[in-house]
Amino acid sequence: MKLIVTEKNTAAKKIAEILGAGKVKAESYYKIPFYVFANGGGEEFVSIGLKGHILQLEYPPEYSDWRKVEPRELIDADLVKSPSAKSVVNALQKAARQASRIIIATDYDREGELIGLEALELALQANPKLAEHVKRARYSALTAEEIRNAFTNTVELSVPLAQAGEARQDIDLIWGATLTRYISLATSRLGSQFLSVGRVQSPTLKLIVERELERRAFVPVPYWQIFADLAAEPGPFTARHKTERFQDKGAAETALGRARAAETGLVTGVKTTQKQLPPPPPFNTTSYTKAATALGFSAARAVRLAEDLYLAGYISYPRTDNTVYPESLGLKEILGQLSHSRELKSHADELLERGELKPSRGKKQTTDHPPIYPVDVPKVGDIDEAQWKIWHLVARRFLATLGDSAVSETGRIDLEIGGEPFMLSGSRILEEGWLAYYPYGRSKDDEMPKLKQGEQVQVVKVSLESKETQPPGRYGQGRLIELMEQNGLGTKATRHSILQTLYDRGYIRNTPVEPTETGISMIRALDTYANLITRPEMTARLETEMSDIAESKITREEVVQRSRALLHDAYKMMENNKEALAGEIVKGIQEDKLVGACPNCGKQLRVIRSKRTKKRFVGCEGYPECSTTYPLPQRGSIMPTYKTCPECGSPKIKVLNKGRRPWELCIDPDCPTKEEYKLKRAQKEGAS
DNA sequence: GCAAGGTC
Repeated sequence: MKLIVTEKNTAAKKIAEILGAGKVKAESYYKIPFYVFANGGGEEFVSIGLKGHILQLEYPPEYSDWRKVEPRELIDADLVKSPSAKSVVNALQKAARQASRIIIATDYDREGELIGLEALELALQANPKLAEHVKRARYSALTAEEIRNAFTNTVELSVPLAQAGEARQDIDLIWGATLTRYISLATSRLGSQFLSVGRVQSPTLKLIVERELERRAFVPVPYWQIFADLAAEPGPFTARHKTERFQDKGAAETALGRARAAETGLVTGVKTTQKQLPPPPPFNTTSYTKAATALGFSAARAVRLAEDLYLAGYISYPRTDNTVYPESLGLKEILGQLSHSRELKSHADELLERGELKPSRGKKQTTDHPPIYPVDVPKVGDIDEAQWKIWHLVARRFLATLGDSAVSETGRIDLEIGGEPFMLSGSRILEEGWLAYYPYGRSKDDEMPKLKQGEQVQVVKVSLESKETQPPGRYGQGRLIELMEQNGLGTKATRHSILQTLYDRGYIRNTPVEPTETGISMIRALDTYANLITRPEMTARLETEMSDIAESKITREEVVQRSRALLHDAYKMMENNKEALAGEIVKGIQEDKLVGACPNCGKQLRVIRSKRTKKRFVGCEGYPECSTTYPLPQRGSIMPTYKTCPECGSPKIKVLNKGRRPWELCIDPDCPTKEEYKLKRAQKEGAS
């Protein structure tokens, strides 16, 4: 029997269907499915899917007590790999014992090579005779053509490529564990409150912190704008003074006076230009997530919804970097599927009638998986409303990538009013092209007045508006994921979970994303004493080194050893400045505990944990002079809102519980706003 | 109770 090992179940199943020409028997070991089939020549095959990585890198048990081990020891300690998905390992080894050959068919990327090597080592443990009969099949799409090709032209597993992945694993754990423990111990944040540090999470946090500091440093500058309401066909319209921002109020008022003195304006120029809007590139994970968050979904929800649709068979694999459809992908077949959709049939049919399809191409062409495309049309009732929205987004994006360029017309009219220059502009779509399939984010046409050069228009009103320049906005989750990609941070499969980690650690909150004081002080401290870990360059450098390992220019051990030396330097630096470093972070943590002013004495109220009862409550900093205290909910994380309750004057807080809506309340339990809640609770208790 | 990377 020949054993085929894939990275995931869906791939194992699909490969069996393609190579087994439909005659496939599904079985399982320890609830792990595998597929038995024979090829044309009567050879027996088994294909089995892993669940991604099945081994976990960790420190040996003697390092597990944080208090008893100096973090420095972690830098040079041995690392061990242990099975993380036991039933998969058992199923794989059971199948391997019966096999005479093994074909590694994990994903066609670096992690895929490593997952393949891990699986191979486990298989050889169970059946050493397989060592002479190992092949690697590389495919970048689960299409019949590509799969048949990959299995007739198998190659060797690239051990150096897999070792590049191992170097990444080593470096991530060594740096992450050493710094996480060092910072947590130095600030006495142990147990569930620990403070984490990592090659990806820390530079990502820094992006968020830097934006917040820019906002704080921003000084708004006043400016003035002049608008003129004019009467013309087809309706009244508004022109703006050509000086977009008057920095000087006096100058603005002079221009205003001159324009107000005029009863009519003169059209001095009319210009229109046409612009081609090319169709958007196919969706990869990042562009999909950005588009889905623009519809109002959080990044985590967007990823989850795509995963649901993929597992239900409605869209293709959602974790991909690729933005170019592979040749083997049957675009017409996909359109044929879409013509079963009531809403999309007319669009799909229109494209199907064309002789040749010319799909758009993005900048990234990779071998991991095809871009995201619709696979099947869900029936009403099969999926919920959110999934429905996401499916349509994916399906419409697919149609858009096959559409023609849209053509827009941009118009500009110049006017003179009382000797002052005014202008207005607008644009409209002349030819819809792909926009007919993909209406998301489309701006409305601005209707331009029908005016000719030399024409006079009636001035109805001229007004002055005073405004202020605005600080740069906070990042939304979709934007952050895009920024991470641009900075080379994380991967398509991990970026959203990195953000989740930052939320879980209390480094960031809300959306758009803002850092907490703990997050800000953490970055300040790391930037000062261990700045390598806060910089995207660490990842960039690792990427080059991984390429060198893959090309056998350098060994995995050399790269890891060099990285250890750098970490020793950083460690010394931290150790020499331990008090300042810890002080900085503790200051931030303390600031996050402040919830607002005490209504009795005006000093700060803060969250305190009772040493005796271990319960938390709000107490006044003026204690013992002021003994104001309030009880707190014991579950969820407490966030200040910097608002006070209009009824009782006590500060309002927000309580965040997993899976629940944030709960905003004032901290005074006797506040009149609580009456209704108390009544309800009393009724509930009375009833039960 | 450490990271980041897979996948469910």
